[in-house]
Amino acid sequence: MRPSSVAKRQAVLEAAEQAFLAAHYDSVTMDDLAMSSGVSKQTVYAYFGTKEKLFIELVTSMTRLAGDGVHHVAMDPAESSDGIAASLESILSRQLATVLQPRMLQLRRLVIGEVPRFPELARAVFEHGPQRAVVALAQMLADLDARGLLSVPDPAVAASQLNWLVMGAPVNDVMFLGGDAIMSAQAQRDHVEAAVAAFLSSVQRAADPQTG
Amino acid sequence: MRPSSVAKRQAVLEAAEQAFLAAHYDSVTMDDLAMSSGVSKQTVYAYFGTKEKLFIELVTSMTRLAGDGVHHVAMDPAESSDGIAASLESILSRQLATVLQPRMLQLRRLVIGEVPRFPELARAVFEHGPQRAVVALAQMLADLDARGLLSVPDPAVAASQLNWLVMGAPVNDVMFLGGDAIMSAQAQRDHVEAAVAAFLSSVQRAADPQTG
DNA sequence: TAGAAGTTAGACTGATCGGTATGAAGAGTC
DNA sequence: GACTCTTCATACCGATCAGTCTAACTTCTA
Repeated sequence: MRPSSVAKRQAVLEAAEQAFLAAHYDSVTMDDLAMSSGVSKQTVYAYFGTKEKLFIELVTSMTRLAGDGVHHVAMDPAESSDGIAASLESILSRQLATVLQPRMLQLRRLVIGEVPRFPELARAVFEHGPQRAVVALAQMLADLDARGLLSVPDPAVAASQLNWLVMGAPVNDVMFLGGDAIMSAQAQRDHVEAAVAAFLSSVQRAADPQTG
Repeated sequence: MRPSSVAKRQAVLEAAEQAFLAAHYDSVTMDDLAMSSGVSKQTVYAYFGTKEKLFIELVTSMTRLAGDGVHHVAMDPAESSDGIAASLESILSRQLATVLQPRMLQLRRLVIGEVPRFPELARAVFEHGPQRAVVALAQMLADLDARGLLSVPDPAVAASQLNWLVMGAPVNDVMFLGGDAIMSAQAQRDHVEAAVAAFLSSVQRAADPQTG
């Protein structure tokens, strides 16, 4: 494939991203796409075949990129009990900031809205995105439990709880209210701090001696 | 308005509910609606004017009905500290069951997907639904705090946390995975129990003597 | 420089759909 | 039974849109 062709293909994907994220699948026309990407309609079809295929490729590629950002949330292995709160806050803040990127929020809204039309696509996005983040959290909590720093008998449940303590309100607000409802960076910090504090009180070793 | 007219109008709304909840705004045609409600297209237009108006009326009426169910979550005033967990579980279980009704989940998905097209409608749904439930929780928690049964310095924050501990995972799963992912009644009970337990550990009076 | 591959603009097809128009048939009221 | 309001089926209009076709133009390559 020629370099110029790669560039054109990419231009179409970028135009498609902007167009689809701004509204719905139906509201985007292939003519719009061709025009705004500076490419002929024929070329769009030459690369992507159909509108559906283009949409699926766009969403999966966006998901792949975003999922890579959430990887490796390993905790400092020398972490003391004192620093756990700070470390959790740091990790969760990063995850929250990732999820609250306008692109990611719009992608979420778009995919949710298209669940009836593209159910497998929505499942793929879910597994590569939200679910992956929770699984990573669970692994980290299991590790903290194994090292005796926290009491986390069921890491999967605890991870989901921590995740939703942090993500629930901010994400849901934007889903209904649109991009103007995105939290400021300072509000995100405060929010994560409160969430982590609440979470830690439920997994602290000393506070809950009801073993067995 | 004749009784038969009321019935026809209602039939259109019911057909519209089924059709819109099953997919998207765009995927529903006015001809479909007329046919499946056993009414002529002209009659549909006579009652609702345009497709947009019909959609808005449908969504707002569904929201009004659902919002009324979440009202009055007053707690037993004679509640002892012992029974708080059980009472919270009962209240949250009812809220979760309400939110996890297929109709409500489909409505949520539909409205979220149509945020770019009907932003004010989404805001109205949000304020009458999810937000109202959290406000009611906050009032209840403030009351428990005032009675010295819990330590809830910021009821709004705590209510949001409790709400998302309970609602986050179940609702989000269905948003991405569709109606097949709805929790069983037993799973809902277990889930609420774990969420309430985690929440209570963060608002228990005795456990946290850091006053001032 | 000739041919192949890539790309273009623009017309076109076929289908869908929101909304309107028509003109007649039911159903209630006096 | 005349009059009115409601409802009906059906055809129609205008616009939109995914996808195809054509015929020419450009850009690599040999």
